[in-house]
Amino acid sequence: MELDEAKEKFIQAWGALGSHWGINRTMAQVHALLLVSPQALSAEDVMNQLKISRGNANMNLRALIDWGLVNKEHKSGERKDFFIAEKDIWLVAKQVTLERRKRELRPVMKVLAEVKNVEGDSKDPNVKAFVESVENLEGIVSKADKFLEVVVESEQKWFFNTLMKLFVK
Amino acid sequence: MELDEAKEKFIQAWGALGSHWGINRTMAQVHALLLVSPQALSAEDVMNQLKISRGNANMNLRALIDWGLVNKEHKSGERKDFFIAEKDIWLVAKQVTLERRKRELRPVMKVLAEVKNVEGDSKDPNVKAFVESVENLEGIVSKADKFLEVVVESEQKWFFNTLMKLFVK
DNA sequence: CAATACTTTCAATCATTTTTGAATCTCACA
DNA sequence: TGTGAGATTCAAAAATGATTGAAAGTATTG
Repeated sequence: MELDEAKEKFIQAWGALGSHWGINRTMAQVHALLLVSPQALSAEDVMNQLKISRGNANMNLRALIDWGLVNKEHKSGERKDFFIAEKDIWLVAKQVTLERRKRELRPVMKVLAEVKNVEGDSKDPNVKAFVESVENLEGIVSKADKFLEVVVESEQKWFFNTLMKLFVK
Repeated sequence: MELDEAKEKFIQAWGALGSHWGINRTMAQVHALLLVSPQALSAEDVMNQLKISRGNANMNLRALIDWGLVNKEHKSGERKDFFIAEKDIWLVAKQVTLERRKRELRPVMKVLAEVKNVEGDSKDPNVKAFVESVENLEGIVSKADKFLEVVVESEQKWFFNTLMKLFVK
């Protein structure tokens, strides 16, 4: 397989995975492109290689910077901004985890806590089923949150190595 | 808070979470509704309570059954089908994990393996960066996959308890 | 400070995904 | 085997989300 073909395939695959995980496809593709580029790319490079508009490139590059997955680089003598992806994939995983926890898990936990204070007869099977379900969910969501907190705050390699030793033959 | 208001909020929140995770909003809402209902509901109940069309209700109920999160129930003397959600939230987590692994992780692993066989001078920094990135990703994706496999195949409670003891003070 | 090079914004457009609902099918029962 | 309650399908419509590109903004240079 040619390098370009391989890159193309890889970018497509990463884009598809991203879109299943709430990251928009183009953002994941831009990330993939930067990931496999040894040197920093300009916005123009990204536009050309992915055939997307200037505005789109800009938006997604900024989103990636926002997620902490990509950094701007200033090349002296150049006016353009250049962009380079964080190549340490553990760090990438960490950043993504951190962001999603903040953006998705937290709001749900808030609602669960709120909603548990429902009025009414606790003998009423409707109320009972409701409160029970909510409490169960609260349990698992907060455990997931704590778990992710640990993943994020520990040294990634140590953490995963430990985990893998424990669970993967 | 009134029960109905609480239910409504809960359903909305669960729907939003779902949509961030590649499960469509209505499917997540249907699931939420069944989750907090003590008895099985008919398709009609779901339609009415969520204000969705017959076709939509049908589609999403079937998708939920497909994911193993909801079961059909036959009430004797009734022609209608009734639907009830799996209430054990660990089982739900397990089923979701299983599905996503199958649907998303696997295809990516396949592409990664394929794409690694790129032709060309391994001294070429482009080829080098590419292969390195792909190998890194392969590493983490396959570890994630194995990790999830373990989660799925172990007794959930044991697994999480162990994990929690290890990592959560 | 004017010209230039580049970046950012955002309303309009385009693409994709969901939803609807009427038509069709199915199957238990008379 | 005919009827009808309910389930399913699917093409069209609606909603949502992504993309464009031209205009406005900002910084750098001579």
